[in-house]
Amino acid sequence: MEKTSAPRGKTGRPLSFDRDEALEKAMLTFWESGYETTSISDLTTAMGVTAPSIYAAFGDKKRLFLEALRRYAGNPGDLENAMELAPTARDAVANLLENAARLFTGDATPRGCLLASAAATGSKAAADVRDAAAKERRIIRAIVVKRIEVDIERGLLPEATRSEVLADLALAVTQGMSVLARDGADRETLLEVARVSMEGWPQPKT
Amino acid sequence: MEKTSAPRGKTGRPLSFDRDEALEKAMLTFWESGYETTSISDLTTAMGVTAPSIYAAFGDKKRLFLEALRRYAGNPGDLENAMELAPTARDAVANLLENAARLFTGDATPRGCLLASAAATGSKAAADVRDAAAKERRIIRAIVVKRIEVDIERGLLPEATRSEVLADLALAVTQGMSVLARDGADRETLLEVARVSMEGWPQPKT
DNA sequence: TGAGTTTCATATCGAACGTTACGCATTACA
DNA sequence: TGTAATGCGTAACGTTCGATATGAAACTCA
Repeated sequence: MEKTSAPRGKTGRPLSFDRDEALEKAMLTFWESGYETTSISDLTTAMGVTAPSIYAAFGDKKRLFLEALRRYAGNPGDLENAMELAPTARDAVANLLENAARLFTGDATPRGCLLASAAATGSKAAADVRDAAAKERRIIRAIVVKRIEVDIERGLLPEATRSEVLADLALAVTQGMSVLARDGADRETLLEVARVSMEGWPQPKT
Repeated sequence: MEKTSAPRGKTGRPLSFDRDEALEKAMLTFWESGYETTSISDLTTAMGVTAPSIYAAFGDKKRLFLEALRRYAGNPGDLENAMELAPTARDAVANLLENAARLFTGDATPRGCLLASAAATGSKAAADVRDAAAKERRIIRAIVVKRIEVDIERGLLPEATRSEVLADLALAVTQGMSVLARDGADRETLLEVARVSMEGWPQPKT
């Protein structure tokens, strides 16, 4: 169709689509419609790629979703770094919730959270996919717990601070905001919910 | 098969299954596996009823789910009454969250919340089912908002109390607890999350 | 006991599902 | 320019989906 003069370093016919762009479209489709409830036909339409090409490039539907899931979740190290840079754990979690509120109400993306909705439930055949999503949530939780405990060690939070409870609260509010967003709540609403949800945090030692 | 001497007041062969029991089983199955991701085959197994009998008794899969949804959600008036009976809106919401925490971690039922998970996402063909679940959530939200405003009118909460924000927070925490429960969080964890989530409420005027 | 009514179990319907075989098109390299 | 390698589009695979046609079985009532 069109010629690319750049050498690709391998023989054979070149890919006619951008793998990364196609994965992005797949991610958005799963985000919108869920894992099991998105058909291969939906994906070929959204990605602009025929079924055999999807299978050649990504393996099968499950592996495509897992790759999209990793793309959505991002690198845990990045989240860890961002939270460490915040002056306090409280700021770090506030930022996390605020970013979630904005992400869930973005104009260019589906509403809500892929991690929360795409595999919220499903058949037994997709149990491993739900486990993968749960694992991502567990990773985020562990990072939050760790960040809170850093502040406890630094003396910025009381020794008695329940780091796991606060982390679970943050996770619950995040996943709950996803439902609100899907139900049509606007960005300001979510931001207020995020703010109010943190008032149970112990007052910082001033 | 077996004879029932009790007159049924109508002619024809009697139902060989208890419609209410079958609906209960269907509800539990949808609760566990979601609307679109539960097959008719799954339902026939769980309900102990063949497909034609399901269709005769409930219409089709969609109407069966909607009936199961109503069964799960219960009568809004009951919730309204229960919340009115609580001494304060804060107590009413605390009870709501506590009941949710217990419901989502019951031994005899699937984990999490049917309202949160069964139609969290899905295909375009099931949009009306998602709307029905959203409508139930909206009903609960309206009841909570109303209860909070009663306390404001009674002078038990400050005039400036953001009733909608507090209601959205309660909804978000509830739906978020559903995810935590599905991820394996135990009852105590959810109860603590529920408790901490309410510390942002304005102090009652003593 | 026979007519009328309703539900039963069996067997299947067409459509959509995830997936792939196959042959042609397009590239790199000798 | 010929050969090997890779991706493409078409067309179809077997399975499962939601939903039903069909005739026997089980009931009420006259």
